[in-house]
Amino acid sequence: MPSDMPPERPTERLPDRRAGILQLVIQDYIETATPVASRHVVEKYALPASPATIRHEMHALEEQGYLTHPHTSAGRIPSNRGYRHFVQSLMGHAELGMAEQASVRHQFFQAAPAVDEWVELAANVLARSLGLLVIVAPPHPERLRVRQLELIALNELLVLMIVVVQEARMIRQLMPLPQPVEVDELADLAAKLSGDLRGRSARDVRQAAQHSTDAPQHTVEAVVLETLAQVLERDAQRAGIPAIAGLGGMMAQPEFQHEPERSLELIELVDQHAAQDLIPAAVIDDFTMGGAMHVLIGDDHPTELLQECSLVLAPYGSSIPDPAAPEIPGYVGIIGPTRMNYPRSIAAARFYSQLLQEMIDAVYGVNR
Amino acid sequence: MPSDMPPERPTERLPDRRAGILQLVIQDYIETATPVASRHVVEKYALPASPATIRHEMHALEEQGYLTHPHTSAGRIPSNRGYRHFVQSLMGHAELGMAEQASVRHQFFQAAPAVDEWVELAANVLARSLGLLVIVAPPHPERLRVRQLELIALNELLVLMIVVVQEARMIRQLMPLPQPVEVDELADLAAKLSGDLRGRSARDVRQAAQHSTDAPQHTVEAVVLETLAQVLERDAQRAGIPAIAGLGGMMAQPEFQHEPERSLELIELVDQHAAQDLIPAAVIDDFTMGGAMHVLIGDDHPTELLQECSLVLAPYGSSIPDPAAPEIPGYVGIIGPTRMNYPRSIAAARFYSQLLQEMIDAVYGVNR
DNA sequence: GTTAGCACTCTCAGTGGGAGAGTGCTAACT
DNA sequence: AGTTAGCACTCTCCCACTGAGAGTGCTAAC
Repeated sequence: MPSDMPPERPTERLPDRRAGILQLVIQDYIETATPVASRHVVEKYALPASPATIRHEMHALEEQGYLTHPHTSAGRIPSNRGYRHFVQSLMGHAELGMAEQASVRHQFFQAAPAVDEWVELAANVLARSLGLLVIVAPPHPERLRVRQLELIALNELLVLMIVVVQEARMIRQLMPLPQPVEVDELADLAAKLSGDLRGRSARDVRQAAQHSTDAPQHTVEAVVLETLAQVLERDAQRAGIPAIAGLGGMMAQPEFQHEPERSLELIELVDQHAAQDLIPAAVIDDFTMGGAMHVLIGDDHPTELLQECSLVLAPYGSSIPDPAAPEIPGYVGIIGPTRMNYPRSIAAARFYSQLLQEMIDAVYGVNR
Repeated sequence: MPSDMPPERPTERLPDRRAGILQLVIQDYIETATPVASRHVVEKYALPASPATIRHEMHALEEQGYLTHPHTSAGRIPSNRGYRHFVQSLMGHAELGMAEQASVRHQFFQAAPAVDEWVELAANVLARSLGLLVIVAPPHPERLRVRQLELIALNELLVLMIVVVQEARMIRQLMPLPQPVEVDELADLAAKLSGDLRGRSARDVRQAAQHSTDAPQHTVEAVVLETLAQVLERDAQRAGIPAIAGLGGMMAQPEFQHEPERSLELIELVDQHAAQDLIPAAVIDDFTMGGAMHVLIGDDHPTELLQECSLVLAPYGSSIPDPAAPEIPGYVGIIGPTRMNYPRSIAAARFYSQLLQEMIDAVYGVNR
């Protein structure tokens, strides 16, 4: 019932004791996943006050919107607002332990020096260590521009198109032809297009296709241009495909134990690699503008299914940006129940994103 | 209770009517996932007999081990034996519809011409069309042999190792050194090892490392050899990593609705890409020996979790084998509840495995 | 060999009650 | 004014119970 909630006044200042109790309640709930009772918190943390007093404070915290309880005779649960306050003001700054940092670094040096490998590795290791869903995306070029085009006839009606792009990638694409073509003719076409299209992106190619081709649709040239444009778009997309791991740990979290439908929805999103539903586009856009780490709590999230989850997101990318080849930053994303361990998750997201950035700079930065 | 089951006599011949009833029961159960009652089958299929008669036959089928029922007053369910008989003798031969075949072919031609892409695509499309778990593995070389070795110093203590192998792949590996090394020294080492190790596999490299190096452990050469061996093994593994898709559809199957623990186990296997637990090693070995399509039903499966599932497996590989470079075949695997649609699954596994083989031969066969 | 009839068994959904857990409130205490 | 004990009240959770419904197995007649 969000309408009952008092408006959030970010300047509002909690008395020290009340803030302390809020912190204890949140920490305890993060740890135990059960509503925390006044008596429980007094005994566990040996507070110098009686349950009744704590109850009083909890009541006040509830009126201010930091806590709720699921039903009359249950303990308190943090509200989204409570979590937000915890993250912003209460929890302090944490780092991963040195031993863990060293062990993770070691694993990265064991891996093959390719961004895709690192991304995969980061997702797996992080998911295992947190027991949450982890999504790691590589930084990738915003658009690809043609450097060279080759057309190799496999037989009369089947051509292998090879596109070398300026962003240091090579794309191969199998392409059926609308009509048989001579080998020479094909080579000429490739040479011509290679010259015409150097430095052009998918959009340019589309425009060229519409303008230059007189005979519409089915000429060989039209088919080649259309395929080329498609391929450029697709490969720019593909370069940014994120790794997702940790579904097992996530589904083992108590909040999913008794909610088969919600579980199933989430499984389907992951099964379909639907990163666009898991990570809000607005945040990615913000990263591209130079934004920093994000923490989205509860109903901040646009995907309904994830409105009872939180998302910790840390961007990274090559630290030596090339203005001629704009890049969409990569990110380390951690999705968990709103009850997730924020200090640890935030520290981990920060550490892994920095590590990925270091790795990229160390290995790819050298070649520049 | 497998001990109560009569021994399987494969020569046993079912009377026609009884076999027909078995077929109807199995088809109906595959369709509805609810135990099928005598009355139900009579009405639905307009049988020229009364429920009591059918009941009589069902009773006989149960005594022969083809059917069971979950409790006294429930309808009949096929036993594993029943499914096996259905697959072997009752169900006949099915093919995918022409429209579906064409649509799938089209999607494959749209994709980039790389085995990894096809494998990924096959898993996704097939999973979506069946609503089951699909695992597709590419064929891959049994072992990799060194063709050439390069060592590129990134800084004094960090080297990028590049291995070109005879199986037409390139491997890159970042490698920290135990002690600073001059650039020239490194080049000499690379040249020497390149000569010594040409044509050698991971095992050979390991042996070379043990014999040749006098100073144990920490010489640069020892580190390089050890890393090289690791890298060869790892990359041979990685080349065969299968694509897995369809977890969502699988978890939506009714048999998983009320079994959260079993669901969770399966989710974890998939989350960890544990193909070795999903596909029995014995079957893969058999493929390597030239085996054909397999159907494993129920407790045929070595992984306990999957003993209430069935597995349809179709191998494929380049049809032009090269004896100098032995290859582990790829496969199309379909995992579902024992209640899965066998005719369709088997037809699909056959079609996709043949298609993958065609694709590989068409694009890679040309270069030979 | 087939069928109708009927008793029997088992599941499933819904109900009710008792135990337990925690709160909210009030009145007394410091 | 803040803190505390005491107590009534509420809600969940678990368990046992029940009746309806579904299907079978058996028997006796066709």
